[in-house]
Amino acid sequence: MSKRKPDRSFGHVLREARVAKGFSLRKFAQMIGVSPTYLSQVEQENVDPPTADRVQTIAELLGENVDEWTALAGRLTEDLPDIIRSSPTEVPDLLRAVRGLTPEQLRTLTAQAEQLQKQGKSREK
Amino acid sequence: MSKRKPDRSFGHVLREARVAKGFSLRKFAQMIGVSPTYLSQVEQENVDPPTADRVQTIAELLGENVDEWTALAGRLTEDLPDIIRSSPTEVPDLLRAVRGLTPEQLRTLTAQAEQLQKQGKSREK
DNA sequence: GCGCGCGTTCACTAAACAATTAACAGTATG
DNA sequence: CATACTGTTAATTGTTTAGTGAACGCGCGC
Repeated sequence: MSKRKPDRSFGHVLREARVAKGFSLRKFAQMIGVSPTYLSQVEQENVDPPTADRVQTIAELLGENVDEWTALAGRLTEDLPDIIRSSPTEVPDLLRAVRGLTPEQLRTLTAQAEQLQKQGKSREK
Repeated sequence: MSKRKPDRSFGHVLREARVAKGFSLRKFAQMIGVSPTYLSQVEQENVDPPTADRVQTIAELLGENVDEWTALAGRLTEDLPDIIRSSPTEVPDLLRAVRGLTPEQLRTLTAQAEQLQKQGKSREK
């Protein structure tokens, strides 16, 4: 009947990071432009995490990785959907092909993508 | 300098495809589980496109590409967000790295991802 | 000219989402 | 004890989303 581990959930890591930075709930709420009440509820996970753009400002203010925190919040960083839609079938296919790859493998692939960018640049015009 | 066809919009292509298949509005509405009213409005773009899952059943029923139609609807195919969140920083980094690549380059990358999958498979156990 | 199926228009709504206000209890400081 | 913080709770709010139902006008067959 014991409660699950204080999880690596959005609310939990937010409280940890905020306190570690020495911001009071009220002060930090003001910094990010929400009510103290709401921030309290978010940290306790009584409500869903804020919107992607607010998560972004939170992460920035606390010096945390925006993508990581946005994922913790169950959201998608705002620039990604448009990237996907820019090649509506190829990018989804790529994503499904990379499912399950290790972080290292993903970085390898990212490096290869950057190589392709250079090839493209040199060839155009 | 004639006007481009911007009518590669969701509502427009839906109407075309539906009519091409010989389905009446009422009948097709019933097939996908919405009111004729709503389908009419969607096709005329008086309202936003339906949710991703409904777009998926529509595309399937009409024999169209689900990812492509989902993008047309301004939505994201439902399996993608979880793939992204499975490696919360690496996948977004990869996506930003592939922004602007041509479809061919994207397919090359997808093939490389599949190679990496095989390597992973053979090494585990 | 009656019923039938066609697509359309108007008005409305249930639920979800993102957040607020007001009031509260505990702790520490002067 | 007063006041000034801390975080918490309950109730409620405004907005957006994703639709629905009733009624309308049009043309077709009989």
